[in-house]
Amino acid sequence: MSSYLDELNDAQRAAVEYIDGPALVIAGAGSGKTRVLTYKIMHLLNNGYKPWNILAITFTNKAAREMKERIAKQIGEQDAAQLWMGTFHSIFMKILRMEIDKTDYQKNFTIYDATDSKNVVKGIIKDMNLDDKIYDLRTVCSRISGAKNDLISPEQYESTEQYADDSNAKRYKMVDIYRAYMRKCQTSNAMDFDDLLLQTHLLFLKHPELIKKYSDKFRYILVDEYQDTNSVQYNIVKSLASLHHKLFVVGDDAQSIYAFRGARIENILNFQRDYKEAKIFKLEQNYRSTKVIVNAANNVIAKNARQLKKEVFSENETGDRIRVLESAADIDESYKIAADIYNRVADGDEKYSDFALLYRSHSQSRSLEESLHKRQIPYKIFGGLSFYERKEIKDLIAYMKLTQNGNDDEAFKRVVNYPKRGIGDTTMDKITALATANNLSIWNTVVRLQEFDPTISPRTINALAQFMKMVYQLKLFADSNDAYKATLQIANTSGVLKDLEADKSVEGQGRLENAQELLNGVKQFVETRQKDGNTATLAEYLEEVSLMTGDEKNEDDSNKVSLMTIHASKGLEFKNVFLCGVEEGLFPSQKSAESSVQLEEERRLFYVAVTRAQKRLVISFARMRFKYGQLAPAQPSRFIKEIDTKYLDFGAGGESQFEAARDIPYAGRFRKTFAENDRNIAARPVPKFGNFKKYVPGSGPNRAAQVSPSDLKEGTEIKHSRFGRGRIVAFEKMKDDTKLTIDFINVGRKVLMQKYAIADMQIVN
DNA sequence: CACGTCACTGTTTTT
DNA sequence: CAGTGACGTG
Repeated sequence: MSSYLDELNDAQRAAVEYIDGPALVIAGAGSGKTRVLTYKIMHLLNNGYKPWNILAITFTNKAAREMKERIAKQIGEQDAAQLWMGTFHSIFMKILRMEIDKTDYQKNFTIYDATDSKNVVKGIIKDMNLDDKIYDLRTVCSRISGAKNDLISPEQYESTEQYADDSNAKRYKMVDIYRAYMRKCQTSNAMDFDDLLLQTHLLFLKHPELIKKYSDKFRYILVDEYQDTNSVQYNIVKSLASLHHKLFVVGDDAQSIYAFRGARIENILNFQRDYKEAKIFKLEQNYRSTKVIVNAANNVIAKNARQLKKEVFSENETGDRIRVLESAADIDESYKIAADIYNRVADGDEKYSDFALLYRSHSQSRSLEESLHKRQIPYKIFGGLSFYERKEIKDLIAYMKLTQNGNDDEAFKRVVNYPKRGIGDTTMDKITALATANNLSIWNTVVRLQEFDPTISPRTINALAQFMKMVYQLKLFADSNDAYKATLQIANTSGVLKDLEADKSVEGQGRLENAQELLNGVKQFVETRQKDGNTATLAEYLEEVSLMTGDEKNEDDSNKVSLMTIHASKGLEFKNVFLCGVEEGLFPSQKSAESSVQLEEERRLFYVAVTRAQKRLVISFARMRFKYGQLAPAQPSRFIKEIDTKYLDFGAGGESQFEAARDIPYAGRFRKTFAENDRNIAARPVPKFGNFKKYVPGSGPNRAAQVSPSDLKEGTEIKHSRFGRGRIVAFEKMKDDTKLTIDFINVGRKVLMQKYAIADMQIVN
């Protein structure tokens, strides 16, 4: 009996041991999913599978790396390195490079990130003389991306719902833009993120013998976070599993939060339909969180209509109630949170690394960051403007890309005049137009520039020639040196380093430091690869870095508070979690509150957030929030109300917080008060919220009993969660609903439909 | 061609 | 408030 199986509970063990056919593991939050995946792979290896016959797809590079490390500990690094483990994007890139001669690309293709894609589209809209108000960049980009992920070619696009919608918005040229975009990427020999998936799909479509080859090779396929797969991914996985039917997918429909990116929750909901002989395993015991947290999360997710049945439970301690924290304004929120962390750590109860601050959108990080900074609390922010998105880094990487792929137009345009070489916008606009007209890359257009346009001045031609000669020489250098030497050469020869050094301002020095950090990163890359006996070329470095998302740099896991979006927190856990800015319009976001499908996704996101906490959760909202440069009033999120109040601790103010918003003092005053607070901050320690109230089953203030329609009649006094107290003055029965006219004390007379309003009302006796 | 100023406008989430 | 784009001047 192998020892690792003893470390699993019955459901986990069953999932690990079943290796006869397709299987779906529905893994509730905190139910040991990663453990199952890791042990499953070990189990496969123990049962005769060879590492190179196993394909394991994870959602992030980080997840892949961590799993690989865990497995390496058991089976040794050499065998672990043979596993095909990585994200869809990285695995497919590997396959594409191996089979490159069967595609329309060349081996040295580069990757366009989101900014590059946006710029390409922007150029096309400009080229085609289209109105950029109608052809909103974000919309156009997301349409193209959506089409690619749904396997809709430009030819098929006209018959889609999106196209109908585009036509309504007078976007008649979407198909042409889409087609032009594809062509541009092609002439640039560049693939965007979606292409890595789409081109793999097209490759298999065109070369069925490759499906055979890879489906034979991958004897066992594992896919993590299956609920977040999109159509392309789904289809490719299906092809790859077509031969052996050994497909093991793990996921949790309740945690599907990437529909905006094309993820189709149906893929997991319909798994059994796709694979009739599939076995289903449910991991329902949560090992992460207290009972209160798990039960509260269940309360919320129960509101979603579409989901697979499962009952997540915890056998951990009951735990403290969830603290609902109200603040007057967002700055107060940050202040209180920082103060609470400060005090708890000062008391010696906790470490900084035990805390995470989660938020719906990146913009919320700033005020939190400031408050932490003022208290000198160490923190790290995940995501956001990642290291690789900084200008100075993108510039250097553009040079690196250009040496590998001179046809990379976006890289070319980015650095052709940085540092200044006297090649301005006018020149580049001309060249770009010529490139488009001749269906050539910019590089190849410049080569024949005199032929295309004899009016261009010799001085400009010379400047371009100098630039391209330099790039070519850098390419030759890179071809015969390792990535570090190449990057150093690039940074020096291009003049980027000199330009950065010239700027003596504080920000300028910061940029220089960043550039040096990049160089260090490359150096590290080279050393690690060479230590393992591998080559470390610039091309190899770029492959790795182009799919990296910034926060995956080896963060020192030292004692710091973590700040991140809820999306970024998926898969992680923290002893103490603050969920910040839980307000209507922010969470759920304005947009998603409009449709029930999107609202359900927001609710799942809330579920993910709540289930990150192991011991203690604070759900925080403010009455005023800084938005678009000014303070705007805010209301607590509906999601808070979806949690049974017996799991909630409202602090001294009690549940009254959910009554109509009180008078808010004029916004300007907040800022002043806060400036004072800042001055006194060290002198005036804020008490922590106090010990959280314990939840004792069967006790506590339960939410008032649901109001039933028969309780309502003319004259009934009610309390509405949003409008406060009021009296029903008219009661009019209609076909399938009742119209209530209510005089509210604070907000005056309102007419509400009973069907919708009743959930928000209580009877006042 | 480079650089500064000014008005506008908009926010989810990411491989 | 910030990031972007348009416009005018050396």
